[in-house]
Amino acid sequence: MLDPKFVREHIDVVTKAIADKGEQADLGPFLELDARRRGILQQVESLKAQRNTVSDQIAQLKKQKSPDADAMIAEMREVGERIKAFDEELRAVEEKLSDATLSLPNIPDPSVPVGTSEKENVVDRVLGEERTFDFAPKPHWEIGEKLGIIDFERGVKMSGTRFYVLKGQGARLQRALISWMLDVHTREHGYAEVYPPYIVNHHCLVGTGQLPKFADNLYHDAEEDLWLIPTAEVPVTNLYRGETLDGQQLPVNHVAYTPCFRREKMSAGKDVRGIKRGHQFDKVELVKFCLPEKSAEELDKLVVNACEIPKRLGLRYRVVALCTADLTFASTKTYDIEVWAPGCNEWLEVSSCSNFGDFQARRASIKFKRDAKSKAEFVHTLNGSGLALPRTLIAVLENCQNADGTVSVPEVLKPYMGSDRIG
RNA sequence: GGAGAGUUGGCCGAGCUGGUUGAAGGCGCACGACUCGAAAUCGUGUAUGCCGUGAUGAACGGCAUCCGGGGUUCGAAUCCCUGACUCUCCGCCA
Repeated sequence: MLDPKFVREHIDVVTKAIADKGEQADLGPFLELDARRRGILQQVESLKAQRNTVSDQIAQLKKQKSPDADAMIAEMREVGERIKAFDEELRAVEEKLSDATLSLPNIPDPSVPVGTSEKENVVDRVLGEERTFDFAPKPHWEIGEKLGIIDFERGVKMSGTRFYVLKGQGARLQRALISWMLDVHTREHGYAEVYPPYIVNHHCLVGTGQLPKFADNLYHDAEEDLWLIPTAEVPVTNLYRGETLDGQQLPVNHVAYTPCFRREKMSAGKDVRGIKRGHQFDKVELVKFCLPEKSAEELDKLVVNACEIPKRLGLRYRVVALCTADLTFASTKTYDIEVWAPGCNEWLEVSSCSNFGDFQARRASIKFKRDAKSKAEFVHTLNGSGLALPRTLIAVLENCQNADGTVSVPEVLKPYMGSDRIG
């Protein structure tokens, strides 16, 4: 969330940020509720101050066994009633204010291109060789079905649309990718591996920004009030919720492999073919906690670390700087990494690397101290996929396919696959 | 799932027959003294959030916080209700 003081004093900046992001948020309720809150607070606090001093006097009188306290007690009883009324009003206002505050999007970094749709995203760089084919490359759903490694029908039978089953070498290929990516990030890039819960309480989702606004897109167990994670970003960022980290230890870098669960309400009817968009998918996620002045630099490192994966898989990939309209609610700046899929003939987003500034750290209260004496400050948080599995799988299948319908295993995955080809 | 015990400041740990207890004592930490330096010792200090004044630095005043929420009371860390978590025993299980 944004610093309420900052919002109060920079209404124009926040208004522009909301407009540039194309968000629906309205500053009006926030400003009004904020003013009301402070008004009530002043009244109720002065009453409480009065009650505190008089109660002390009553205590003194009681000690001296003086019976004159009755009038004071009666008076304070009335003050108590007024305090109660104010407190109730205050609670109602604060509840609404909290909602209003949590619904304000983060402010884009000045370096982010202003735009009104994804068409205004800027391709920063295109890397890797494009594979040439002497036959017409097939889309992954054809390759997968023919090889018997992707079973759409049975997935739907068990769980409905947007579910599928990976079988045999298909399941193995996904597992190989996971293991290999974790090894690259832990051994070579210095990220510490984490195995987090896949089901979390609502505080976690408020912390990273999915709640309260995007509840529609999440799976929720109402009985226990627990939520299936839509990304490892949620549990991994919340590892340190409510904690103060040692500034000397920053940056803290984590990598986690988890499944992700999304209802995809917001993308209904989109990408219905193949395994590009499902309700359940796997992902290897990178998460960083760093000093505020280092987060721009850390974002660049994050992108480089994630790019190492398509690079070593021999894929054609590009880095796209998102414009303001395409930034997510919590992000200040985002680079997408996309890989070329010659079968479905499109660039697939396999990673979204974002700098959230102190937006998530404020919501989740993640702080650090530069040293023992200094005051606690909010860390900056960042994350990006490294990478998302189904789309990476798509890219491998489509780019490494052969004319006879088999798929050659990329060099880096051979030790993990135990074979050179699928089919 | 059943029964019981517990949850106090960075940590340990008093208080829990309601009233200078933001909270004893100890440890840790910071600064100072002593020392050539260090240890030991002594002294001082050592939470966070919010509101307000100041005007955005520091300072000062107020409110809140003894797991969370509610209640009783003039007044609650202390009493009552409720939720979460931890521990022990029993049951069950990968």
